[in-house]
Amino acid sequence: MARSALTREDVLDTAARLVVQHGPQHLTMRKLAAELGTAVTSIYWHVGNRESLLDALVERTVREMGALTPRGRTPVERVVSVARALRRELRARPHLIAMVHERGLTERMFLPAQRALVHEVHAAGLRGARAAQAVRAVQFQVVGHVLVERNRERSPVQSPAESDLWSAGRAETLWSSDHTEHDPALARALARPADPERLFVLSVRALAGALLEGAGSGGGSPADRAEQ
Amino acid sequence: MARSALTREDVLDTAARLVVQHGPQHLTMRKLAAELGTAVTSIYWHVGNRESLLDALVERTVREMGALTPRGRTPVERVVSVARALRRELRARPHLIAMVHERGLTERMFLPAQRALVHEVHAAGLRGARAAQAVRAVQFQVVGHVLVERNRERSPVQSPAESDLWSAGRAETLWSSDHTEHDPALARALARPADPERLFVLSVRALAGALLEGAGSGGGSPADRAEQ
DNA sequence: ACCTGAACACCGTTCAAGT
DNA sequence: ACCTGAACACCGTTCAAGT
Repeated sequence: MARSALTREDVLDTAARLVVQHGPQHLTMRKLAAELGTAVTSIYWHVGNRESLLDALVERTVREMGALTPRGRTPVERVVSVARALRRELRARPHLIAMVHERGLTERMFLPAQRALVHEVHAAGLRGARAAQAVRAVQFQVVGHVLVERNRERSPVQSPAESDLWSAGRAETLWSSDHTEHDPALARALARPADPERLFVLSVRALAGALLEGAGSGGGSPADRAEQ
Repeated sequence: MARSALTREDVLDTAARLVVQHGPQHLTMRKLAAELGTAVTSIYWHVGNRESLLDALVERTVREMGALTPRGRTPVERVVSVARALRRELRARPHLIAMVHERGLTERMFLPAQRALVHEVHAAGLRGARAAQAVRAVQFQVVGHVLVERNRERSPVQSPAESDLWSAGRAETLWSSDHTEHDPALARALARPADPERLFVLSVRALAGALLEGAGSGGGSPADRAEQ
């Protein structure tokens, strides 16, 4: 990997690789320099300092978050498809996405998807402030879900785990201290790990359905998708 | 603040105060020792190392996240009230909550609220797996929304800001490259900063309404709260 | 315009030694 | 059982000096 001259792009590429592999906390200027085969201080000439190096990586990630093509017959289904596509993209780059989040740029990264959502909400007959509200609600919903989901995955062995707290033995105590209802099937369901993909689609569909129903035209009747 | 002997509680208290004030990145073992008036190494005797000190603070935060008392006449309204109470609690301790999030313990912190949600979903007539799904959907919704919201607040001046991208001048370009619809009111609404509290309540009510409707008993008819 | 090594002011952590 | 200072192996960053 002989290089004639170090460029800013070289620095960003190598830094991005290290971050994707090991996370930002393991990216040190000295390791990066070693990887690039230069003096530590050369990096400073190209990118300023560590913080603006990370900023540049984030900037790049935001820019690369591609456009989305909605699929499906109804606006609600197309909203769901946008949501799923976005979820997939976000989940492919966990470390970088976390950095985008820390820098408060999640919303900006979301702009292409926002445009797609505007189109669908419009097609469902919503206009003006109500349309904007629906778009934002779905946007918050999707981004939020992905953040919570990531959180769950990084979660260490929880002590006591959710499943323990809701499992047969202790459930009795917890319930009776609180209310008296009994629902072993519910307790079992909450004791199992959630299926995030399924929960995600269910939630987005429910929310989008509720927000888009009763709009002027083009969305089909809410009853069409009430049960399934 | 003369102290006879340094205790683990002293260390945790002071560390918590520093973290709440300035965030975890500014908590160094040396500063903490100076604040406590001891040698750095004494801290190690009491808490092991920096990482387990932070873990202990997180553990404490999770434990202190109190029980919630739902208010409202319908299950949906009581779910909304739980959601609002939780949002308020989470927003009161941003740094600590971020640490809980980083350690994947958000869900555990959410357990008291989860129990309240189970009660309401049950009261609405949902049972078993479907009840569990509804609880989890709302849970993800609330936690996710708070995370996104925090993210937005920490957001630096965005360049280009969302409001620019959706403002009059550029909107034309963006729209026409994409679709041909025109909706100046929508563009204006998206250009304004979101009202998070309002959006939050709207979203939770829509989601809870959709998930709890058509259940066996106790929730009132969905039509009761369809329009308002 | 680009690169370098030396130096500075920090870190977290270990350890042998004290009481 | 608790506390200490010295020392180690790291950091990010600055700066004067090179080409």
